Formats: sequence, C-alpha cells, structure tokens
Amino acid sequence: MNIKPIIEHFSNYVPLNEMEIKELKSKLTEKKVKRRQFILQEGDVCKHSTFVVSGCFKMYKVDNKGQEHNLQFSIEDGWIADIGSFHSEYPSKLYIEALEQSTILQITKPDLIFLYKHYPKFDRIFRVLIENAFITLQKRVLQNISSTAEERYLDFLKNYPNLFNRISNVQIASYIGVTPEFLSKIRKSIATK
Amino acid sequence: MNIKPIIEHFSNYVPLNEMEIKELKSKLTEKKVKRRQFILQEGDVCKHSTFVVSGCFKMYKVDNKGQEHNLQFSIEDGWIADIGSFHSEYPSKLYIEALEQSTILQITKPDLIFLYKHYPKFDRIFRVLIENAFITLQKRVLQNISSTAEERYLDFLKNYPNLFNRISNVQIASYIGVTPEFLSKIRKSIATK
DNA sequence: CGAAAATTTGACATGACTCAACTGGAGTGG
DNA sequence: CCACTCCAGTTGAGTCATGTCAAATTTTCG
Repeated sequence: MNIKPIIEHFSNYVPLNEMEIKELKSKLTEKKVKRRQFILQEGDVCKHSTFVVSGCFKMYKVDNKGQEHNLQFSIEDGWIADIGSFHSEYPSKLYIEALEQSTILQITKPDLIFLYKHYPKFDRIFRVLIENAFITLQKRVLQNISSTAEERYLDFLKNYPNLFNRISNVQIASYIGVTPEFLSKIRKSIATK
Repeated sequence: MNIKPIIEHFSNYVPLNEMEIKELKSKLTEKKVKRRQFILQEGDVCKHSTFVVSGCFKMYKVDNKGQEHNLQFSIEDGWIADIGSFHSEYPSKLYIEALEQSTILQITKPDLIFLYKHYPKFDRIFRVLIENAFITLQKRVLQNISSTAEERYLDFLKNYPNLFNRISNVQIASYIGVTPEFLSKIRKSIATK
C-alpha cells in the first residue's frame, strides 16, 4: 500500500510524526476501482471517507426525472464522500462513481474517530480541509445565483484547468446546471467570438 | 457581557470546562448593532467570526450590475463570517448587514488561533460546526442545479420556517436566486392552487 | 471493428428577467 | 392627525435565456 501521497497531502497542513503516520496507515485501506464502478450508491450509508491517490470520481444526485446532477469531482490528492451520510449514518441520496480507473485510500468513521480522539492533530487537519472545501462551495453558490450559464462555464474552465480536458462536456454541463445541448450551444457561441 | 448563549451552543457539541470557558470569555467582544448597520463591507478584511446572540443578519455579494445576492442569513444561535477572507486575510467581496437590531459576540483570528493552540477542543468544535455548515451548503448547491424557482422557494419555507415570517420577500428572492417580481408571481401561482 | 456514448444542430416551448406602472402599508415630520 | 415619502409587493407586456425533443454525426473504448 502506497501511503506516500496522503502523508504528503497532510503535511501541507500539519506535519505528522512517526507515530501518527503509523496509526494512520493502520486505519487506511487501499482499493483499485474501475471506470464506471460505484463506491457509493443511493440508499447506502456512506461508510468511508475516500482519498483519491490516482484517477477521477464524480458525486451526483439523480432527480425524480432520472437526471443526474453533479455535485463534485475529485481527482488525485482530493477527498470525496457524502459527509452528511458519513456522519449521520443515514442512507445517502447520492452516487459516487469512478470516471477513470482509480486508486483510493479509505477510512471508516470509527477509525477516523479513533484518530480524532488519540491524535488531536487530525481534528486540526480535517477542520482546515473542510474549511477550504466550504469556501470553495460558497463561491459556487454565489455563482449559481448570480451568473449566466456562459459565465459559469468559463469559470469552470478557469477554476478546474486540469479537469476540463479530462471529463466529457456532459459531465461539465451537469455540474454547472445546464443541459448538454445548451452547453454545446454556449461553446459554439464562445468559439465564434 | 452575556456569554451564556454561546456556552450552551458549544455544549451541544462538546462540554467546556471552567478553564476553557474563562479563556473563551476573555477573547469574546460583545456588540450591539442597529438595523441596516454593516459588520463587514466589500474591500475590508473580515476580521471577526461573529456569533449571533439575538437579531438577524444577511451576508451578500453585489454584482457588477449593482444587484445583491444573498449567500446566507444568520439568526440567534448562528454564526456569520466570510470565512475565506477571515482565514486568508484578503479583502472580502461580501457585505454582512443587520436586518434587525442585534447583539453579537465576536472573536478575532489571532484569538481563535490561540484557543485552537491551547485548547484543542475548539479544533473539534469548529470542525463539527463547519462540517454541518458544509452539509447544509451542499444541499443548497444540489437544489440550485436541479430545482425550479418554485421548488427552491417551497424548500426555503420548509427549511427556514422561523425565518420566512421575519424577512421580506425581496430578501428571500435574492437568496433563492430570482427577481422579486418573479417571486411574486410564484407566490400568486402557489396561492391559486 | 462495432456498440455505446458524446456532441452538435434545429425547431419549438417555457421559465425567468426587465421595465414601467400601480397599490398599499409603515414610518416621519410638521 | 394629516400629508408625505419610502419601500415592499403586485401586475402586465415584451424579451431573452434555457430547456425539450428528435435526428444526424462523431468520438470513444471495449
């Protein structure tokens, strides 16, 4: 199991000592996931918080018309989980699906709580991680309520330059909240400028 | 200074001991704020994290057409701050304004960091607080990208039953991302059902 | 190679915005 | 207590942004 990526990831926030690394390692499980494979499906409780070592995931909701709405993408060095379900242990309304062949490291809630309890540094690390995620999400809400679809698309390209050439426009459309057809028209209109 | 509300608020997560209460108290500042008064304006760094003891606030962005877009409301027992600006110490793009005469308790970033450093329990508490805020915000994003304006309005009424009879429809419209005129039409259409 | 998915295009429908006008309180000052 | 203003809310006409559906074309990946 290669835990180097996650150790380096944490070290960006607070360096871990030997003991913390050892304990963390003992709680992590490595998994290989194929394209189109799910690591969470609607109705299941989200049992793991997932760190992406390599590959790409989307988390989305399916509405009552059967349409998918992307809430989040995660690539290497990112996290993905339905935090609401993970903490409350209620069934999730979301899906998490691999967009590419991926390698992940997972931790369960009891194991994470063990780390919080015995190594308070993890409280700190995850506080900062989620603060950053919160800030990102807040920007997205502001954009949703104040920008046109074209602006949201251009902002997506700017904010995720390493993503847009890796996922399909269908996925981007679902993320910015428009139909694929309309995104296609937006792209055409941008191109002819 | 009445710090009882904030102590009880924290105790919902983790009980504080005497020492922690004493230190917390020494870091908090109480303020009275009048209706329409700002506690944050665009261009200023958000210097305080604010706990609302009583009253009501809105946090919003003004777009380049001069229109306001409400990002968040906070009433008694809630928090409000531009967390991005607070942590990065960059100028904020947001306003925070009192909708009612209010009483608040504020803490600065250095004081909060002092608490984090010496009383790790606060890392825990604020991790949980922001996790909850994150979950709430995630639901809102999902709604924005998957619901009609009418659905968003009905959900607002359901999710904030103690708010909708306290703020104007102009404010609600700005929060759910429609014009006041269109909200008026939505309300009429709902009423005639 | 072949099937499935992604993308594009066009005609048409509708949700939501803009602007301007009007109504009806809730304060406020004389 | 009246006249006045100010703001929230409503209404309607016209417009624009975006969605729907169906079909043709291209790309991707197994």
